Amino acid sequence: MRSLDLEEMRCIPFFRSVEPDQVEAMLRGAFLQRFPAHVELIHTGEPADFLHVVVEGTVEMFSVHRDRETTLGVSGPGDSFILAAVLFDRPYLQSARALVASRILMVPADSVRHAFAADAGFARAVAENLALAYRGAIKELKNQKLRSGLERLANWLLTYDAEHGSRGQFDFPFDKKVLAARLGMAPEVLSRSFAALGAYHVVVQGPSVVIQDMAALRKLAQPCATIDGTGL
Amino acid sequence: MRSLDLEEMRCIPFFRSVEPDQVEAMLRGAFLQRFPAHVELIHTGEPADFLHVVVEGTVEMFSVHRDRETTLGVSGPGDSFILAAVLFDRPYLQSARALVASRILMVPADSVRHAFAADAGFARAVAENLALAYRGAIKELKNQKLRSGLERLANWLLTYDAEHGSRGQFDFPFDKKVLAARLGMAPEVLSRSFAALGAYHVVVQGPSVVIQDMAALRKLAQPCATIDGTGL
DNA sequence: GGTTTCACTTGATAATAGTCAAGCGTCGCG
DNA sequence: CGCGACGCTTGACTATTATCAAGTGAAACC
Repeated sequence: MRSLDLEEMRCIPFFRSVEPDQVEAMLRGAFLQRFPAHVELIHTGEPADFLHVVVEGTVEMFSVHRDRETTLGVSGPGDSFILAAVLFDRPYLQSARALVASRILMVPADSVRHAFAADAGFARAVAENLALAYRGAIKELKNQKLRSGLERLANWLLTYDAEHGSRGQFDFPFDKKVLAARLGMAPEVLSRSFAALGAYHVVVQGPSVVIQDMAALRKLAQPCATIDGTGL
Repeated sequence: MRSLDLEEMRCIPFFRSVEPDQVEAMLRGAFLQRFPAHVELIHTGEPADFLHVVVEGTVEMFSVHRDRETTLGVSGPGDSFILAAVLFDRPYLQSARALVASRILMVPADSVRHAFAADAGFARAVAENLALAYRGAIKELKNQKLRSGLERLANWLLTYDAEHGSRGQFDFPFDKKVLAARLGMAPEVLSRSFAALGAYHVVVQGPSVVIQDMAALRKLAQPCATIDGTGL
């Protein structure tokens, strides 16, 4: 890895509150890999050889069973994934693919396990990371089981808007196909859901959305801190 | 707490590989509470004041939103719950109720956080616990999104049978109502699903089940290590 | 410029699951 | 015994979501 990259890696939030020695040790065996869009980074069921951290780009976590596929989450810069599998040397439960061309830091599982055993600060950072991931998964489970597709969409719109300036207006960060998978519905159903949101004064035109009546959408969505809470 | 109980608490798997001092400190402020069946132990959204560990009994984790309720999991002896919320002082994402009369060890959140900060061994045990909980949640999410109700039921039967002697025959450990919630379906649908399993030679009579044709059931269920894997 | 490709939409239909209502059987209790 | 409560089942109906098929429109490519 180039020293310029090394400098960048050291700043990853994940490595904060970790002894410099341990960070160095982990980065020593690590490499920074570029992946083109649509490429599969890891595959469900395989042994966990590397911890992956998204440096740049977007990665979709998904899983396939029989003839069905489902999206389990989307990771962006700073997010690590499959930490749980790497730490305890278990097979991956999820597959990952790059949604756009991405740069991924890959740290050998051994180094991670070694740092976990040697550095209490890192162990605590890992615990915090896992706690957040766990809470995210529980929220996603509640989102799936307690809401209809339309409600999930309404809440996604509100959350995404809130995270991007609350201007009541934005462009989709990825294809609607991907959004449909992310929300756990067929693309056709997403289309119909957008049509249904017309009654709540949500206007979708190509890749752009305008929320004209925030109150109406909020009333439909009924956002809830224990499902949608972000930093929570 | 009585010294007899204290002795029992020290043996909880959760406290293994934790410095005796820290265990003592946590147990000092803790108490052992008995809860009758159906009582709610914790409530979604409330601040996390205590870490709960099931000593005896069964606890259902669930959540309510609008007029819908869903079961997120069932905890038994040795399981702790809401560890993630306690550690980082966040509100509970789930509610918990006792399914049967239960004994619960309640450790003040402060003590847990203190031990986490002071004892690296405990921090690692916590991380392992969280990693398993996270992987469990991901499996549950896949189970929900990738399988139909009938498939979930078929897999539950296979898993439960395997965990209880693989005799192809057992009694339900709780009401079918609860099983329905656990599988994420209405009780009526569970009833119909049992009827549908007749075609696969599964015989349900009152509280007992007999799997007469394991191969047929397995073919329907298509169990999968990355969804159903237990120790995995 | 014309064609192809692909994302998206729309319509028709089917599978899956939830709701409401009625009925059955068991258990506990007066 | 008779009563009621409750867990469970069954039937009829509805809601939600998926699937298949056809069509539109816009960017991409030759």
